[in-house]
Amino acid sequence: MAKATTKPQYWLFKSEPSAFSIDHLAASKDQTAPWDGVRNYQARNYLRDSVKVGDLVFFYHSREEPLGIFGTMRVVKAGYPDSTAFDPASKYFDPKSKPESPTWVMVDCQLVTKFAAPITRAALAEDETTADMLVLKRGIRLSIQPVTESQWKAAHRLAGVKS
DNA sequence: GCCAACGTTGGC
DNA sequence: GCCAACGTTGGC
Repeated sequence: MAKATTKPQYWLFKSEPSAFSIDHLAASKDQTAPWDGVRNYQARNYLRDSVKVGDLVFFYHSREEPLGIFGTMRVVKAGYPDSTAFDPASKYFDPKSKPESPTWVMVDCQLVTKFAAPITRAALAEDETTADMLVLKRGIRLSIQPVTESQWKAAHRLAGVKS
């Protein structure tokens, strides 16, 4: 395994908390879990090509109030085949994806911090820097999004947490 | 729960 | 290769 030599990149991963929340991650063994079920090609390409071990990730809850960033994770395993695509019992089953030529990719993430209070969508929208985040843009459904360093730091200021 | 916006599928 | 129809996402 190559050691990460470049500085970490920043990301935001979206999840519906009823499916997988930050508390699910916190309750996982070693507070680590695969980020599976991504079924969008652009998001898949990020997971496959760009998300590296050591990268830092905001955990965003979508669909259910309160909407916002609930904490941070670190990538501990880079892209590898998403096994849920091979499992007919999984809701993420995709018969087009074969083990010998996987279509879908997942990474493993470990919880770093669960914020005392989430950084709400409303708070992100009010800050000059975080207002530009992709997650706030109308119609952007991408579940794996790049975040800039300045957005990462500004969001932490909103959370009252050191980045 | 609604529905606009989006991504994918499939007929042609 | 176009594009209408469809299913899904996700804020509201």
